[in-house]
Amino acid sequence: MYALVDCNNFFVSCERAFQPDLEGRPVVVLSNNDGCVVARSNESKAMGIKMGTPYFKVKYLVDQGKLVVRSSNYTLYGDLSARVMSLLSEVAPKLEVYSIDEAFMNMDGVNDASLPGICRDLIRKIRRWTGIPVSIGIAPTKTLAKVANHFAKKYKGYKGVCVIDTDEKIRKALSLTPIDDVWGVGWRGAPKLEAAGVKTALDFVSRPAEWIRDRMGVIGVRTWSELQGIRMVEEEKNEKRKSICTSRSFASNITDLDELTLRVSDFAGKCAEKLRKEGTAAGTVGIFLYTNRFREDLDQYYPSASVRLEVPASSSPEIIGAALKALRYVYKPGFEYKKAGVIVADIVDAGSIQQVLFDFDGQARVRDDKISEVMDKVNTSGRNVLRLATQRGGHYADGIRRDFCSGLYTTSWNDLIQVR
DNA sequence: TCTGGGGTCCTAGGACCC
DNA sequence: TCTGGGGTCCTAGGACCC
Repeated sequence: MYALVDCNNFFVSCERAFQPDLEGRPVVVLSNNDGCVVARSNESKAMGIKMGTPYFKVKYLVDQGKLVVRSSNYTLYGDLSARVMSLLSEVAPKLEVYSIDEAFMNMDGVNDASLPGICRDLIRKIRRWTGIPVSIGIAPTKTLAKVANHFAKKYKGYKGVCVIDTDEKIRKALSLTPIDDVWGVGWRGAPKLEAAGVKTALDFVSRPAEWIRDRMGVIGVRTWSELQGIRMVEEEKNEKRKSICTSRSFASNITDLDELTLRVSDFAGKCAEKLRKEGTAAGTVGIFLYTNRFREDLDQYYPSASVRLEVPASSSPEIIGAALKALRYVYKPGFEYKKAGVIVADIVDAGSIQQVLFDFDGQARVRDDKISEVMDKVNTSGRNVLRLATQRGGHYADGIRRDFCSGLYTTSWNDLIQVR
């Protein structure tokens, strides 16, 4: 069986763990730049606040004292996530961390009858040790475990644990699950299915496989099987990422190439750091720019470009150099840019890089790798203490608006200023 | 005025090969 | 005038997830 553990209203729960007086009150957490709502407490959900609502549309509730708002604090959330996951790994024979707030425990080999008890104990322990409330759905496939998790969250009577383990329970659960709640059916697919008379998950599995295949391709058929208890979603292999992206919206529009150069350099530098941390190197470096799509009064431009490297690289000078080359290629003056990003792809293991036969830049590459190694040793604080001239200095703010940020509860100032 | 960030996988179509 | 059949690889875009 799979047990899907999902943290309830995770970002909100993290804020509450260190500020218990937020318990029972309507709380939302905002995205970067305090842009839009990305997490809601049950109370704020009940008020009708939708996921993704821009902050300016709920600000009046904050002003009236009816809603509490927090800027997102990803360092804190990452830290609490790691604590929760480590408690899970003590119980699960195999653990797949699926996202910051969610993990599949593969409980194959564990007696099915003992699972509910194990999970209830686990919920109590996680709550006591980390302050985070979680719900657990138990079922033979991942997609059904998702369904079970929905029920565990929705109905208090389950006390956080819902098991779907017999054909009868599967049928019952599917009949009560709207099609747009099914894992793998997105907001585009659901209306099409509903129009064809498929309102619930049970309607969905009642259609022939060919019918699903014609409309939703192989992924649809996979979901169709999973909902009937046949495992189709593969075990996650512990592979390295295939692409890495660092992107941000800007607090205000940018028109100037020099300013964009600073931002893109920072994004590219961050990508290079992530590559080195994973022990990988990228064969392609791409960038993209976005103007503000909500500003219908302004001209729109969404360019992207990528540069293929002769030899896969992870050094900051090489990755940044390639990103800036791509930036200069697509940049056009006269547009108000709202967002930019760098994507590195064609990632390979750093230890198995294919060299070129006549490598005239080989020495430069060795030098760049050494420079990066030194930068990593110095930049342990996460700030650009040692940086390329095109990157911004660590003493500048990062340009992200965070008006409602909670404290550094799990990271001390010492962590921030420590330089070895 | 103000609207997030980071991933994976599949598919269709074009370019190219013999 | 007549103009095949079978394959691979790459890419961009779409759809989905959190």
